[in-house]
Amino acid sequence: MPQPAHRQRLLRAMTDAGYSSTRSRRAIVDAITSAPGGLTAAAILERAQNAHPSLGLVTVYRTLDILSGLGLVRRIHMEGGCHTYALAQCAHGHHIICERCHRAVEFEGCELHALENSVTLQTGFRITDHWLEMFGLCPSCQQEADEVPAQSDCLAAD
Amino acid sequence: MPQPAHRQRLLRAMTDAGYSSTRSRRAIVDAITSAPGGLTAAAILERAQNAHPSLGLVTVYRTLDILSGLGLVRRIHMEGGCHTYALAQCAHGHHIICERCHRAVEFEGCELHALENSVTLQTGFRITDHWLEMFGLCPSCQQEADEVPAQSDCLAAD
DNA sequence: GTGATTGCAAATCGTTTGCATTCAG
DNA sequence: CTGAATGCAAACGATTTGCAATCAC
Repeated sequence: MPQPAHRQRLLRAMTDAGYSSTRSRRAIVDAITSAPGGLTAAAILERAQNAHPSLGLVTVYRTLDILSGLGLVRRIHMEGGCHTYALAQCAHGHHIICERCHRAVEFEGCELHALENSVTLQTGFRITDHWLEMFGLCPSCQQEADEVPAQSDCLAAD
Repeated sequence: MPQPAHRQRLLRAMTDAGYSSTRSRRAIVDAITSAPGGLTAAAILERAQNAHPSLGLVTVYRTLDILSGLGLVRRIHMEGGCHTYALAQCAHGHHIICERCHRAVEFEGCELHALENSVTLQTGFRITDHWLEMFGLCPSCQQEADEVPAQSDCLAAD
């Protein structure tokens, strides 16, 4: 399920920022906006090559740099020093990642301010930035985990 | 300033877990416990080589695996996919890292539970883990930054 | 047409592995 | 003495860079 609104938004933002709209970039934006969550650079390449077979990994990285520089995509740090890239949807977002299907969902992290105050008191640091990710099981995977993996997975909640 | 209490604690925990106390490991533990905060593997190597010149980077990594496996050292994920390793001091700790001197100080992150509840409500995920790091200026670096280093860039707006 | 963009090959960087040597108990 | 631990060299995977060919405007 592609999300035309997001696709448009990203493409628009890129051209507004002075980047030309190329076939490679369109394919990459399509791959990202049509994914349910975070993708590695390699996964983005694979998906985007459906629309543009000669696309190279290098261009994926370069486009991701642009997109995350513009705040349109967020780089999610995974165990083992590799990354996943997910659409930035809300303002002050962080991601929660499903440990089973790797879906990444954004949530508002403003509650963090209380913690920041507490940390300032505890440590005396002047806080300038933070970095938060959560891990768990998304609703569909919880069901699958509960209703013993019979085989089907008929009722994927969204 | 070495911290004999911590050094003892780590060495003891390693031997208790069945790892022998070797010269390499002692040098590495010394480097970690005498540092004011997080160090990269390369930085640990450099420091430890004072006490043990023929030490190799591989052994640093292997020892860090053991130490973080035992929960004695925490691996801190930095921008650019590399890591820093810091002494784990309190139970449920996360680190706040000084952007200037890279000192890493641990704080209690229990306040996070409120946020976890909120995220559960927002997303329906069953949360199993989280990952939080903060960045800022430590007290000493704030002073140095305020008491303007005399010469340059006097009025950097933040 | 012209500068931006691309993609290949090769370089880089942090980290891990294979294996023969050395060390701790 | 014997298995655990070490360190070198080489492998590895993600990401970046040099450069000539290609594309968007």
